Amino acid sequence: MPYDPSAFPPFAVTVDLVVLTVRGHALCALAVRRGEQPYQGRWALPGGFVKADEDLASAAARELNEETGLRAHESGDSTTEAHLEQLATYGDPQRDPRMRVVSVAHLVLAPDLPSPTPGGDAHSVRWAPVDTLVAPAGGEAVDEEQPGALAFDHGRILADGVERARSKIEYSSLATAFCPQEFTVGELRRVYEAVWGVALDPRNFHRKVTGTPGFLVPTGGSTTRQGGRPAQLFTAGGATVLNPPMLRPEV
Amino acid sequence: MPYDPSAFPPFAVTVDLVVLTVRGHALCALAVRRGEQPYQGRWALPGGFVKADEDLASAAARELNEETGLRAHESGDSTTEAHLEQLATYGDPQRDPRMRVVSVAHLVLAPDLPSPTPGGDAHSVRWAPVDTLVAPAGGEAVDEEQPGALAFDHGRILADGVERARSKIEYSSLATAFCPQEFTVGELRRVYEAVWGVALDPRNFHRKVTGTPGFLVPTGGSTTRQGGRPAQLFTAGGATVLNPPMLRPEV
DNA sequence: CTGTTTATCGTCAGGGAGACGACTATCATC
DNA sequence: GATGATAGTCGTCTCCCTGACGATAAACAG
Repeated sequence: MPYDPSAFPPFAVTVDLVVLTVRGHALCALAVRRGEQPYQGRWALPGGFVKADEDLASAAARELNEETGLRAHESGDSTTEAHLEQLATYGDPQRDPRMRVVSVAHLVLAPDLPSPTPGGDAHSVRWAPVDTLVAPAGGEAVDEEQPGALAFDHGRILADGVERARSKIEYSSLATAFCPQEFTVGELRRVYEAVWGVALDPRNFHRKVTGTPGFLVPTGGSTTRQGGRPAQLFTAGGATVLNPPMLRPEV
Repeated sequence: MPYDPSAFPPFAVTVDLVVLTVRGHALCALAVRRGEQPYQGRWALPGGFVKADEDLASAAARELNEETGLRAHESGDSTTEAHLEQLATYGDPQRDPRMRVVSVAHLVLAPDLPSPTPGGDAHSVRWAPVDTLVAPAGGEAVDEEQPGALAFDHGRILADGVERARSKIEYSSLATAFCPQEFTVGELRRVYEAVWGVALDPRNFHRKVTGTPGFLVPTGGSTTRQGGRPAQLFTAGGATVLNPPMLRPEV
């Protein structure tokens, strides 16, 4: 059967990015200010159209690089690297009032960037603590008229991305994606604390991560950048799955 | 800015279904035989185009119902119910030789159906053990010329769906989606054994599932349909997450 | 009645995690 | 230089979960 364009309805396909990092003691997400209708002036997730001959992951990596200068890797290089994975796809017929848009959301976990505002334009791009972006509670229905809320269904997408990150650092070594190339056990612990929003016992955490084979590889160096006694420096080991997992404290 | 159709490339959007069930002692997937080019005569996953005004989950549920008569529920009714969730989205520019198609794959977990061949046409729809459908090994590159292999990138999609199911029954009560409405502990154990491909200790399994609050609710009835001593009947409890999880044996 | 099958209850040892004490090494300040 | 603050690291103790496995119970087939 030859290609019949009338046989299927045309869709626009976009990628949206949930870019997370840990700044200070808070989990933060990248938000861009919309310059046009609809939702003009509102904050939204970065993203854009997938090009005609472009893979989904490539489109996500391209958009990420355009917004932040970060290079993403699913499995590969490591220059200013960030972890990228597909999150989920959102295709409600009403999610964009202009036309039928299906958006393939991706999740990016990045270390804290030196520049407070990546991309240069402080008025249109910022890191915001996720608590201030995600709808207060309730889940399903996001109040679209709430001024602080994200445009479109981006509040839900962000919430899904945050939940993915929270659960994934339980059973994988992905938390290291939030850390610089070399980091200390304490810095890694502060990542867990920021993402989960809990306090962890430093001693038990230390025992757990140093006792898990393949999780951390000591570099031999040490640092005092966090104050106090010098801490050993580590890089991420090859292990990707944590078995048994890191247990998230109840409530 | 007004709607400008020329501003974005048009895509076809489809849903593909990984429908899993446990038959006998094997994990099986639903496969349909392709009646047209490309890949004519080859087995493929069921699926189809998303309609112009249709949600992604609705499209998946519609296709499922058309192929099997099953009703899917993400959170709702329960007549011949099956679990449905979004799996991942596949958008390689070359994945369909005819045109640019982005496919949103969904995962369906269904109890064993009374009819060996749902839909009626034994020549075009069948349950097949997943071992016979998934590419032998190697992961990345599926040999597209292997006659038994699934069409398009469906081998990879199926592998991803199976892996999702295998990991998800660890930490959720989703294994009950493979069971009839009332089931015994032994039947539930055989689900785990089929999905994981391992043998589990009946005594420890019994202790684990009956000791997890909210996992199982006894109905009061019992059955001998598996032979041996009568077994207590249960229905799925409200609990969705298993904490601590069911541990999958190593190797 | 005996063997077979499946279900269910119990016991025991080992490992991991939470709670928490103790010690170490640096810096800031007096 | 002594003192306190901060942060890292090592140990210990107990509890709970799990795996291994013995024992009993209730059906059916011969």
